[in-house]
Formats: sequence, structure tokens, C-alpha cells
Amino acid sequence: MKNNENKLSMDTLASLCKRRGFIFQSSEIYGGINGFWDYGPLGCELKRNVRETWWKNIVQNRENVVGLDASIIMHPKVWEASGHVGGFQDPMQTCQICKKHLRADQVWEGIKESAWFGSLVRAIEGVPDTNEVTFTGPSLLRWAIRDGKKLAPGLALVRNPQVTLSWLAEKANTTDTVNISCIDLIRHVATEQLAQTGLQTPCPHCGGPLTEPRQFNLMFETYVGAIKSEDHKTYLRPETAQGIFAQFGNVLATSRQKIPFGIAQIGKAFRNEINPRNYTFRSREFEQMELEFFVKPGTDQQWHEYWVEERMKWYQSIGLPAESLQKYVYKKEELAHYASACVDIMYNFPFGMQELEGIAARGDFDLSRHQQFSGKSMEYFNQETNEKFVPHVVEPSAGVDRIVLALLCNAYKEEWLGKDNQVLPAEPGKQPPEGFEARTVMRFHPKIAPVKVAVFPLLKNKPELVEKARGVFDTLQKWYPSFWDVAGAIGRRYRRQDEIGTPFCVTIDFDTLTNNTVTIRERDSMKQERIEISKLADKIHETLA
RNA sequence: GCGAGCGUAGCUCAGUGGUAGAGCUCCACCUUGCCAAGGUGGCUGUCGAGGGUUCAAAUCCCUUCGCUCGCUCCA
Repeated sequence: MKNNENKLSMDTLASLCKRRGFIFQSSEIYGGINGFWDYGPLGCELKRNVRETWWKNIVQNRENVVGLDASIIMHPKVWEASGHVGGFQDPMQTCQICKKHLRADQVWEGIKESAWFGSLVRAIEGVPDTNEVTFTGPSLLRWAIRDGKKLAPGLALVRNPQVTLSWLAEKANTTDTVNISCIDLIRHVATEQLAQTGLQTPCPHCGGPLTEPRQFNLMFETYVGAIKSEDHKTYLRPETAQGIFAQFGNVLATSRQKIPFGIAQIGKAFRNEINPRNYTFRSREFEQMELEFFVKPGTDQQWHEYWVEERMKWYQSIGLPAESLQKYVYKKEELAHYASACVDIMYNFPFGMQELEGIAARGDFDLSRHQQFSGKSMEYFNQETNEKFVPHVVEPSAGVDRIVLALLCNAYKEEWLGKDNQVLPAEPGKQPPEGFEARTVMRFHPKIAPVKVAVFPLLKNKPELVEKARGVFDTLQKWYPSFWDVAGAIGRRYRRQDEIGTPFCVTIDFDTLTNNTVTIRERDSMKQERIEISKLADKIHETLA
């Protein structure tokens, strides 16, 4: 990360997360493993808080949403029905111009069926059914300028005819016509600079150059039972959603829900990402929180809008400020063929605006596919109207680890503190000015903070203070994740809590012994207030709403 | 996937062929009447891993894993 513009470097954050026990690299003692992360004592509390507030908001506080906890490994047919097997298991090539993904083994078939190929063959009067074609340079050029421009704008011959045709020059100088295999011709007209790139394969849609064939099989494979054979092959789920669709009938039959209603699930999913990067942002093992909300066909749009707004509110409720969030509305041509709408909720990470959650209106695609592949009905019968239909679905699908990362990025603040309670924003990489000291503070919303309150006796060598403080701690710990600390000067103990984002520190001093009041110090303002011990729990509770 | 850089204590880093270091953190004791004070003592490393060159490797070479950055990719 660039260290300018006061941007948080992910290295700095990762360093704090390791030092304080939020996030460790998986299998670190063996050199680590790319794309996998472990949550330490504080990190797992933070993550639990994210899950719990989501579950409360989505499931427990609504009559019409129920939960599910499906298995990670499912029948392989699930992934055929979902389109994950077949569609993306084969080597794929990507067009560098129009960005379309193509199965490598279908590219030539696609080219032969394409409009531009047919047009080209007619223009040069070649005979494509035989392996050889015959043509002249000028005829190629004429085609490029006229039909090629419209039909295959990405083709090298069309974009840059002179350079592309230079490969002909030698042959064209000696003879007017060129004999060449049809495949070679196509590859030559797709190649701009032979020396640099070698022969290219054109995109069937636009003629643009394709990337090398690549394995896009992003599902982890495994074998059920002891025998390692194709018959026993199955997959770690690449998304949690399919468990919900596959159990739609059972949930409907047992929950007595009526449309519209939702099924929610939190769980691990696995994608064998080609290139995990940006700390925990793109991991190979990650956790999703998904809601499948089933609606009557035709009401998709209103429910989609409803859930986008609900989800935006939720992100703000856990402390992500509105100005750091952004909605990205998919354009028609970006949508999957079955989807009618999709909105991503993005967060402004130090490494860019990136997706936290996608909210998609997926129509009846998933249920219909499972109906087709399983032969089991996925229809819903409305008694009141006597209607039978396959419900449409609106799917808000969020990444837990990404939300945790956003919360960590958002919380991290460095400040310079002066003598007279003066606070300056720190300039990364610089020493504070004379008379100022640096403070690192994690400004988590109290609701998601891993530890809610720390309790200190002012001095540790005064047994009466320690004993009194211990009593306060024992009481608070029954209600909130609490932290006990007697070690070091009081200021040092405050700063330790600042760095893990504890919103409140309670200090027991000599006044406490006479009147049962303590000071409660607030993390962000560092202001202290003296209140009665009996009012502590309520005071903290107020901030968790 | 390609290219470049990096990997030494929990963290930040110094150490360019000859006995593995510093600051901070952490722990113990002392001190300390509210924001990283001070004192004393202490723990911590197969120098990412494996192989090679050498009398001798943290240091040079090869391989590999991991991290960062830039392309690429992200259904």
C-alpha cells in the first residue's frame, strides 16, 4: 500500500492483528499456506459478534425468516444443478477485449459458427471445409475495412490491418494468392505482433485476442468414502446458498412459513482462488452469511429494493460509516442471464472500493434447476388464491471475513496526544512532534468490540484496592466479555485496551473504598466519569443497543 | 498465472563469509494517587524450509514455501 494520503497500510494492520491476537496466518509454523487465516482470541470474538448481530437482525427479529445449517459436502448433483460443475470446470479462455469467458474446447466451434468467420470466408472466396484456403492480401484488407469493422471489432486485422498483414508481405511479393490452412489464417488475422505474442486465437464474439486456456475449476474436490475414484468425487461447497435451495421443500413443509419468507444460513465455503491477496479479503476458505428470501414472481423488484436498504442500515449499525459504503448497481449486460437485478454493497478499503455483500434477484433459476435435476417439485401452493408456482428468490449474500476486515480497517486510528488533552491525527511513518505521544486505538462500535470493559485497581500494591476491584470485575464478567489487568502503570493499561478496542475502562481508586463509586473511562474521548458501581452494567448496556 | 522486491525474537528492524543483535512488547519484583514514567532481573530465535559451495553460511548459489507491489484474474 502507498503510505501517502494517510492511508492505512495492510501491513500495519496485519502487524497489530498478529501482535494483539486478532488474526494469524494459518499453519504459520510450517511457513504458512496461501489463502488461509486463523482468528485468534480477540479475532474470533469480533467475528462471533458480527455473526450474532446478523443472525439477530435477519432471523431472530423477524417472523418470516428461519435458519438452516446445511452440510458443507453435498451430493455432487447439487453442483451440476447449480451450474458450478460443467460451466466452469473446464479450461477457460478470456477475451481481452470484450472480457467474455469461453470454454477452451468450444472456441473453434464458436469461431466457425460466428458471423464474422462466415463473412470473412465469403469475402476471400475460400473453401473452409477443406483444410486449405486460398486468398489475396487485398481481399483480406477490403473485408477488414468493411464487414470486419462491424462484425469483429476486436480482431487484430481490423484494429491494425497494416501490421497484421505484414506477415503476408513475403508471400504476397512473390505470388498474388496465398495458400494456408484455415486455422492458420484465422490465427494470423488475430495476431497483431507475431514476435511478441505468438499466434493468437480470436474471440468468437468480437475477434479479440484470448488469454491462454486456464483452469477455472475453483471448487475444492474430495472423495467420499475410502475409494478415490470419479464415482466418489464430490466438492467442498463454493457457496452456502445451495444447501438452502436443496432443503427448500423440507423447510417449507416443517416451518409453516408462507411466501414471502426467507431461509438464512451462516457457514464456511471454499473457493480455490487463483491468486488470494489483500490480507484476508480474498481467502480460499471463508465464511458466508446468506439469506434466500422467497417471493411471489413479479414482486422481485420491490423485495430486492427492500433488502438492499435493510442491509445498508445494518452495516451502519455495526459502525461502518455511510460515507465509506457504496452501492454498485449491476448494468443489464453484467447480470447473469437468469438475474433481474444485482447490487453490491462496497466498502472503501485501503486497497480500494471492494465488495462486502451482493444482493441479487435470481428469479426461479436455482429452484427450477433443482426441480429439473432432482425430479422433485419445488412449487409453492397458495391456498388463498389457488395458485401454484416456483418462488422467485432475492439473495443477500455477505462475506463474514470481509466484514471483519472492513471493521478492522475502519476502527484503526493512530493519534498524537499532547499535554492539554490535545489530539492530532497521526501522520503515518512520522514521529509525533515534541510534547506529543502516539496512541493506537481501535474504534470498534461497542456492539462488536471483542472486549466490552476492562477493570483495574489503581495500584496493585494496595490489597484493599485489588480486592475491591476484583469484586467489580467478577460482577461485570457475568454480563460482558471483560478484562482484568493489574500490571503496569494505569496509563499503560489504558493504552493496552485502546489497542484492542475496549470501549470502557473502569478504575477502582481510594474513593471507591468509601463511597462505592468508580471512574469509567471512555475509549475514544478518553474522558472519565465517576459513577456508582451499581450503575456500571446499565451504563455499558446503553451503548450496545 | 507472469514480473520485481522481501523473509533475522511476539512487533519494528540492524547485521554482506568468522561466537546471532538493538529498541519496543511480554513476565517477575520494587516503585507509582489516572493516560505507554523509573529501577532491577528474566523469557524468547533450528536467521522461512530443503539442498549445494566453503575449513567456516543469516550472509554466496539452486529449489521450494510464504508475504508485498505491478500486470492478470476474481463465475
